[in-house]
Amino acid sequence: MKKLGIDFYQRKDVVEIARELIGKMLVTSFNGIITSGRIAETEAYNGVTDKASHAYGGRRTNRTEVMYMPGGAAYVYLCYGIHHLFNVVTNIADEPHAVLIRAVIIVDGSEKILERLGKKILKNNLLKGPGVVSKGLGISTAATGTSLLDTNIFIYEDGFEVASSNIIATPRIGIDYAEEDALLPYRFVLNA
DNA sequence: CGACCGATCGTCT
DNA sequence: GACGATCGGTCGA
Repeated sequence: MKKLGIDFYQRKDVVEIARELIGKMLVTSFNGIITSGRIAETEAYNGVTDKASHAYGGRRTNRTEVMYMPGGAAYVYLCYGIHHLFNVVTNIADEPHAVLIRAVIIVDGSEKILERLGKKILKNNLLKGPGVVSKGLGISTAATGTSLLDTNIFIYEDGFEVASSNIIATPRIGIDYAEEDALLPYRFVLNA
């Protein structure tokens, strides 16, 4: 087990990072309660030139400020007034790249995850959908800006190998407003 | 099944 | 004052 370090997050190619995050382990540890899952779906948001990104055109607001931090921070924001979406900030400071985690396969703490979701049985042992991933792992907007090099939220690799043929690239979800950028194959799905 | 719709509120204009 | 990087329930076939 090897926690991903600053050298992983601060690279320039956010699309490559999004692809490499498939198969890695995402862990949260709040109040001694550990939950984790293997990342099964990601989306890359490619900085100021990406019309789908909150930081498109260099937009800089209170909400998006975290995206301009050095790679290795968590960017969590509220969507539709209900859902807390968890992103990994990448690249160096002032290059606002991020990877949205859209699905994980539950590994540790399934009982706690079910409790957070208010459910008894979880289909496919999968947290599918970015809002549900955050809810199940206990991540909220309060965690935005948290360092992934710390112990509350982090990502590690455990030697689980994913053949590149088992990673499918597709356009991103829910970003029709992004015009031509809506078609970019920046979404990666683990072939189950 | 798939299509549709309502919930709900912080953020930006 | 409008609108989401969504979700889950309901309705009809």
